[in-house]
Amino acid sequence: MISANEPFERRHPSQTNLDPKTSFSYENEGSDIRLPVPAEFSFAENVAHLSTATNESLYTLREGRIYKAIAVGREDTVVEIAADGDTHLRIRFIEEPASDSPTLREGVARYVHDWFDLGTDLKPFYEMARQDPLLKQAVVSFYGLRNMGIPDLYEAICWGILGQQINLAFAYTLKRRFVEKFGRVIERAGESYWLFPTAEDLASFTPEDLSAAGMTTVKKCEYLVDTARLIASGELTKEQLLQTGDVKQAEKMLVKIRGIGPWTAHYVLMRCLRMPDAFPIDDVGLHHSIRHVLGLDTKPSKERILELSAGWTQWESYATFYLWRFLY
DNA sequence: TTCCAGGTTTCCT
DNA sequence: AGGAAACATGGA
Repeated sequence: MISANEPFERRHPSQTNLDPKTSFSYENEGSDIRLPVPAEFSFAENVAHLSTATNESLYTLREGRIYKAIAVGREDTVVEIAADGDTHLRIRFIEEPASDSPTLREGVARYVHDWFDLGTDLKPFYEMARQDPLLKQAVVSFYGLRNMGIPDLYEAICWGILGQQINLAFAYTLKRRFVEKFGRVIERAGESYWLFPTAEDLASFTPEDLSAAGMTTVKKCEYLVDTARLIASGELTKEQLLQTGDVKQAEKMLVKIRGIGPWTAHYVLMRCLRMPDAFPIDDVGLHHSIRHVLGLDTKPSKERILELSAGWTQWESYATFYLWRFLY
């Protein structure tokens, strides 16, 4: 009993260079997991962000709590995530009996830690943003919001590719089709919870298979299959991207892949690799946000955005994420 | 019907 | 390296 409640502490060895924010710990309480959150954290703000997704297939919100299927290795589970006071998240396993596998429990804790970006200290960002004309309102309105990410590399790239040059509502429709055709479903208490398909799952399909399943263009289907094969074969990994050392080198690596341009590369580096200076500057949503905040008649030029973002050094991804929140 | 949407590739100088 | 055209489709 004492050992089961002992706080757990370990570090990611491969991320020490790029990611100084690597402290990670959790504790078991009964069959639940308690995950500490930083001071600059609001569960309600993050749920509010999640609730802006229309037709989302990978999580469910009910009464202010989050329900989601999570895969750890070959083990699948479904969890409920709720606030536990102001200092912790509480993760409950939606299954009987609750998991007693230490590997699964740690994997789930790590996933949630990564998903909510709990390792980042937002104090310096808020300090900078308070003086910034574009951000000062956003950081008050959305205080405690984290860059809710996409921990799985294949999922992040797919979402980038699916979302290219189409409206978000349609992008969510495509994602749902993709998930429900190629992903796995877990049933719990009469509800269905979907897991995003793995790169391995997709590597054996052809672009025509995807096209027949209702994905838009054969071109995008080619990109989705090609990327699945690259990741499944180990030719593209998160570790490789992190080891490039900086966002420019990682962007170069990603842009070599057909279907990934500068926007998708930065989107993936921001949402999945958590590079703080990833910056999808060509993003139409970002342009709309800036126009809205400054009350402009037209979208700002790239030069203007570079001027406005000059003070965001090493916080470009958080600045973008906060500005996106104005769109909903 | 037209215009736009959380772009990328290809083909040009 | 930098620019224009083709791509391709649901929503407003």
